[in-house]
Amino acid sequence: MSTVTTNHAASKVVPLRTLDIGAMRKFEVTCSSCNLRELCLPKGLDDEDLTRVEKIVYARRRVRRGEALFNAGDEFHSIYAVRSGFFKTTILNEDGREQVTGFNMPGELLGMDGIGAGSYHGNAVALEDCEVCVLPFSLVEELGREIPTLQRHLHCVLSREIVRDHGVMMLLGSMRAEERLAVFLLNLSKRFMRRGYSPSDFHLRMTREEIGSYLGLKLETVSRLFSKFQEDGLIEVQQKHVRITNIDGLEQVLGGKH
Amino acid sequence: MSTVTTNHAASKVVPLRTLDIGAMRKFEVTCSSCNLRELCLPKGLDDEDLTRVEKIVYARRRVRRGEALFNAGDEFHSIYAVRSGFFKTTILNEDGREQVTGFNMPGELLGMDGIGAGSYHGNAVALEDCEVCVLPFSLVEELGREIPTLQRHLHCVLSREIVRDHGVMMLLGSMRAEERLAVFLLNLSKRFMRRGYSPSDFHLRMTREEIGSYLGLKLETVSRLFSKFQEDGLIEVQQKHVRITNIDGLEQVLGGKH
DNA sequence: CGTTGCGTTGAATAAGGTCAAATAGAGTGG
DNA sequence: CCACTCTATTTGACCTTATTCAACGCAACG
Repeated sequence: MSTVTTNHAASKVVPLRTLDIGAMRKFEVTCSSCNLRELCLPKGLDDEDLTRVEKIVYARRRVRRGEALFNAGDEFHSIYAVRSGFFKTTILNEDGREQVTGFNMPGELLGMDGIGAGSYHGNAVALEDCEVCVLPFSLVEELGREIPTLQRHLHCVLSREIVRDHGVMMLLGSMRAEERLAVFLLNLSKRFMRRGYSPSDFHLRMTREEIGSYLGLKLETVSRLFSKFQEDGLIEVQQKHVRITNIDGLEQVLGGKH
Repeated sequence: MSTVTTNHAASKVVPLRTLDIGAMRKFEVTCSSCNLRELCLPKGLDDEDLTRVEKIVYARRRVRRGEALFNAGDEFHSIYAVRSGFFKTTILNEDGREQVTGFNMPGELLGMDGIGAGSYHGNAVALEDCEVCVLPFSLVEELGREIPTLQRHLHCVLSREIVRDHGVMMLLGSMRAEERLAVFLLNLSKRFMRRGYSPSDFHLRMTREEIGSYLGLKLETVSRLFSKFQEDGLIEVQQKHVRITNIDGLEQVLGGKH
């Protein structure tokens, strides 16, 4: 149980279109100039359509470390694109147990669990100071009707979220603890690489407990496994800093023994 | 490992519009007259829009017990609405382990995992003789652009699939074996009730091994738990037939002890 | 009426959880 | 800058839960 504040009012909402911002600032926030474009919602759009999509990104929002971008039950209006920083998404069941359902990095979308019920199903909490693009979902749908490429890509994003979740089910349902952590590290590595960061040397933004929750393990088990991987020469780990020294070895942890 | 045949060619595809079918038969297959309408894709549409949606349900397909509706890697064209029968969806990882990701009953949609990659990510196998409505996805998207209610409902369905998957993550990640089986039985019960079947007396279409895979347990554990629930007076079970005799008790299994 | 697949049950075992104590960092206020 | 506090992490010892291995029973089916 964390005791972080989740004060919504503390997050600054900056409506871009209403601010008299200079060219530099304006340039900074368009999808066209965003280096995450090809990972994000507007993927594959031509310049003209891109300009139209930019119109629906009506605001940016800062979320400070420990704060919630949204909480379960909040009314659903928007999905969010992570612009910078790192989030975790969680759900809480009736008897108070928390389950981490994912970790989100720049270019990834958040809040799609809210479409179906009209309110968010889970929580999204910043693991470090973050910035997100706010995409009012009714505008996304509206524009989707006009730009089939955008509509299609939205469906792809939703579908891939389902596929990702199935991967987690495989992980939780049929892998041993070692395999789970290996998959987790390899997945992080791949996503960091995709974003131009080192795939072998990174800083974990989440605690052992959060990793454990995500992987269906206790924090002590996660800690022990980190130590074991280090002894086996697969990684070097010091607190939240991880360096993968033997990626093949890490891959061989999978299926090493059913 | 099952040895069921998954011969695609064996499934009969019946293109409705090209058959000279009598009024009775025609009546039988329209969405307007389908008793699953309000559970299915056309939920909430008025009569006029419903007629338009019927046009995209261009075929029915029969899938016999043990056959696959689609397999991982098959090219994605359509999503499917279960009209009758019972499916399981599974994924297979590199080293041959199978994970059951869900069980699908009438009114539920299948194949949404294929949108993102252009090919299905998992397999859908009939657990008894089934019939599905074939919904070519490009037509669904096209019509979605014209009927906002349909577009919105498609998004809801996709989002709810994500929410469902998060529920399974919670189950696999933070519940004990007993709780998992209780959740499973209660969920089945609710879904049967919703469809007008007895919520307390039903026939399991899946084996203990399939239940185990879905719940992240071994088949022996599932069997033992069924016996234990019976000893505790919560259910009566005989092979695949289950009767819930104490639904409150079953609910109290949850959170009975973290 | 034997075969076959599915389900049940028991005994032994292993994997991961629990509890507890020690340590390491990060942040805070003097 | 240092002492203090708080939280996160590591590690050990022990315990519980679910798995593994094995035997047997049951029901369906040719």
